[in-house]
Amino acid sequence: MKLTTKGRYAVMALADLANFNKANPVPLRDISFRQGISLFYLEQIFLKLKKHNIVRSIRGSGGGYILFKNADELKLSEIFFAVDEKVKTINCNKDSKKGCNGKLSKCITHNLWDELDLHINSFFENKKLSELTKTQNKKL
Amino acid sequence: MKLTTKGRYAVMALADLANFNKANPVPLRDISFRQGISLFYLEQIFLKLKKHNIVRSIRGSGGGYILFKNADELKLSEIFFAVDEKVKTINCNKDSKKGCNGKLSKCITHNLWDELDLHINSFFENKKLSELTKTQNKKL
DNA sequence: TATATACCCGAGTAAAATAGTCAAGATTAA
DNA sequence: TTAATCTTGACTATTTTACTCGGGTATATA
Ligand code: FES
Ligand code: FES
Repeated sequence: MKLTTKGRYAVMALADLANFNKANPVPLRDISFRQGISLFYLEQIFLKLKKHNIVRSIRGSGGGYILFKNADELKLSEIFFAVDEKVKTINCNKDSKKGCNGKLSKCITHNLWDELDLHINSFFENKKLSELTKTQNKKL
Repeated sequence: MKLTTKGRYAVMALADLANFNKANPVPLRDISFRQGISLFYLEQIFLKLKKHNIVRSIRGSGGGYILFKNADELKLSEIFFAVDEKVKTINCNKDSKKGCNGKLSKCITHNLWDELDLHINSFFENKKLSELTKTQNKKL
């Protein structure tokens, strides 16, 4: 059970963005440099973030990205959803009546994983991007 | 962020075991059949469970496995530990002062993932195997 | 208008992790 | 003895991840 780099980097990059977003758009090159993430990889990630209205882009010289919402309104769950980082603890098709491994009914552990799923997702649901930048600012 | 089959199957198999463990050892063939898990794969999993004293084995005809502890004393975290299903949300070496991506200090998101780690692990720490068999028994 | 700085987008690929298989052996009950 | 069962280490196919790359398009500014 681990996080993919896509989810991790998305949050990392957005936290960076939130910190430098005061007025001007932030180019990916800066984020890449500051966070040590490949520029090409960031491009891929930000394309998704843009499609899901997490960020807004400004093209051309002097361009870059800015947050679409305020950092204190942006939930981690939204970010994860945008980059396809999803929690998947159950094995079966949740909507179907059938269980995993082709069984006719749900398996013994189905409810457990369902509960776990809920437990984990509630973390992402309750966490805002701004909670990251605040601890960052405290240090300054 | 998903569960591996090893962790999932281990819990599934042990829940099955707990249900049929009344007096006699349960052979893997039965578990394999009931839960629809490859026998070979189960063998691999139970070897680990045995090494970590989750189950006890009885060889030979009429043999099989029995739980080492009572199901209400066996935490999911112990099971997961035994089969190497570990939660890994941070990217860096937790003990080192260095951060991920070769940075000299911990990254912006480090504390967040650490918190997440704790959040998830507390679920496994508080959940007992018996909580699975109980819901199962209710159905009967 | 030329140029440099950005974002845009689809494809491709290498490495790692996962999931599962297999063969040969050792024990023990019946 | 024989069949059932655990024991062990090695092996392999598949899938997923984590990138990389090439060739665009838009725009500020000199
Ligand atoms: S996880 Fe849903 S049936 Fe097994
Ligand atoms: S996760 Fe620990 S430094 Fe980034």
